[in-house]
Amino acid sequence: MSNRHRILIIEDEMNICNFVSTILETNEYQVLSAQDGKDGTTMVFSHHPDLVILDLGLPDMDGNDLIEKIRENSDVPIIVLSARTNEWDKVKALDLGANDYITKPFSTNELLARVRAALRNSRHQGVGERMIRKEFQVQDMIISYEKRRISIDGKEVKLTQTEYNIVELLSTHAGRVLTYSEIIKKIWGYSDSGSVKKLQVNMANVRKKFGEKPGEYRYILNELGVGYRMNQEEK
Amino acid sequence: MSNRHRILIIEDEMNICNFVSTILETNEYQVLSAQDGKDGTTMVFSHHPDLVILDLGLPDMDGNDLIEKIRENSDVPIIVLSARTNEWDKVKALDLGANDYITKPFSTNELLARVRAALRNSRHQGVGERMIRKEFQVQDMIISYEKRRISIDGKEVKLTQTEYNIVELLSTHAGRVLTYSEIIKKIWGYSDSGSVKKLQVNMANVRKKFGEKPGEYRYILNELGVGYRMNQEEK
DNA sequence: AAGAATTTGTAAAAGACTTTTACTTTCCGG
DNA sequence: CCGGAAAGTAAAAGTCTTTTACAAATTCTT
Repeated sequence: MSNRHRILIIEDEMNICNFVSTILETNEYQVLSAQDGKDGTTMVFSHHPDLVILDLGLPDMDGNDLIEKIRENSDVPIIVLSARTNEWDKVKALDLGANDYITKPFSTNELLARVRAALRNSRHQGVGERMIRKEFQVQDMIISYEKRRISIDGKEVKLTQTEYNIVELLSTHAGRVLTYSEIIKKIWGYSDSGSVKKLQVNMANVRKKFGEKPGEYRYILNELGVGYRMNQEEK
Repeated sequence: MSNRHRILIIEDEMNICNFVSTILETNEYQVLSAQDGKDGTTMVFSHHPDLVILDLGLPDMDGNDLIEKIRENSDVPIIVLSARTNEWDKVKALDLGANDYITKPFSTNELLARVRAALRNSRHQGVGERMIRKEFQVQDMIISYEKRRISIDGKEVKLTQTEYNIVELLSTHAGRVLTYSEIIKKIWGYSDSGSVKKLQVNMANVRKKFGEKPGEYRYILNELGVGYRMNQEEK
């Protein structure tokens, strides 16, 4: 099967690299790997993978510099692997152009879910002819982009313009986290850190209208210190 | 001078036709004329004038049918001449695609102002490459389309989004009247007659912010029963 | 594991904008 | 000049946005 997705892993620790490779190969992905940043960059451009999984803690190069280097010439989706618990690193990687991140240690399901999300999103945002879907669906929620309406279990949920805009934005990147500053920039057109509060209040209002009780959010999930993510699991 | 504007007058009453012709020729326009609707339509397509001045009360054809016929194949600006005091006719003509109207009797200055406005607007909306201006200026008011800001006498006037949208819309068609339904459709996306009230209230608020006193409106003028017009006279 | 610090959640107040209402003023034909 | 229709406008009512103040959850520290 030659139309399998090609995934490049840039990771110096061999046991993690092997772990990831095994999972991906078992799931019909074609896997390439590089052990340092220099080789990794070269392979991105010589092998044009469909997805890059990148460890931020490489010995020879700073992970963020590597992302910038790749982004200068490629839109390939990048998932960042981060051992560090420090949120700031994740946020920076995402704002530099990474598409998602996974914190070590991670589960098989988590890895596969992220990979699927990254590949799906990149298909829908092909350069030039951006594929536009009419609807988004997760669990019992349906978003009609044409009507700008959202229904849960067939019953319409009445959102304000701002609320709808936020939910639509997250849904068009379902499965991947969007940083606070990304969201704020797209919703309000500028980005000051004070706006995070507005976003959180809107989030709370949306969740209440979605009929969700505190502690059991099914649609929009928070990533501490980073941002929000629209769930795409059917569960 | 061959780049003079060519204006076609479709008018059955010879004294009006001659009156208009004389005024226009004196002002360096090239004038063509037709005495009935049939000839008029033919000439629109055979002589491709830059502007059509059309009497609504022709003997052989209903004026509105004539507008529709012209609009099927041409975007030439049309100024309607109407003896009738009935506003409904003007509104219908405008909604069918006429660009402006003049009520008989009219003054030389009024005719020339309308002609200039119609020709100017059509230049800025050339098919395909719509020419976009960065600023609009009339008297001491300046609208910056990039900044979405309006200043009068150098002092910024703070408008709400809706208010700004209305003023911008009128300014991009300065000198010509826009019907209530045209404005409402563009501002609120739908058109129900009840919205005229909302528009009027917004108008009142804008005018107050512009520092205009009742009865001396310099920027936005009302046309009874028809709509609003952004003034373009420097006076 | 308990407590401190940070981050997120949320109710409610405050503020801004929109829409409706009710009334006044202006316009225009007779 | 009068009367009806249309436009103007102040203010009330309603909705949405933003801020505030505090509660709850999460993570870090010890």
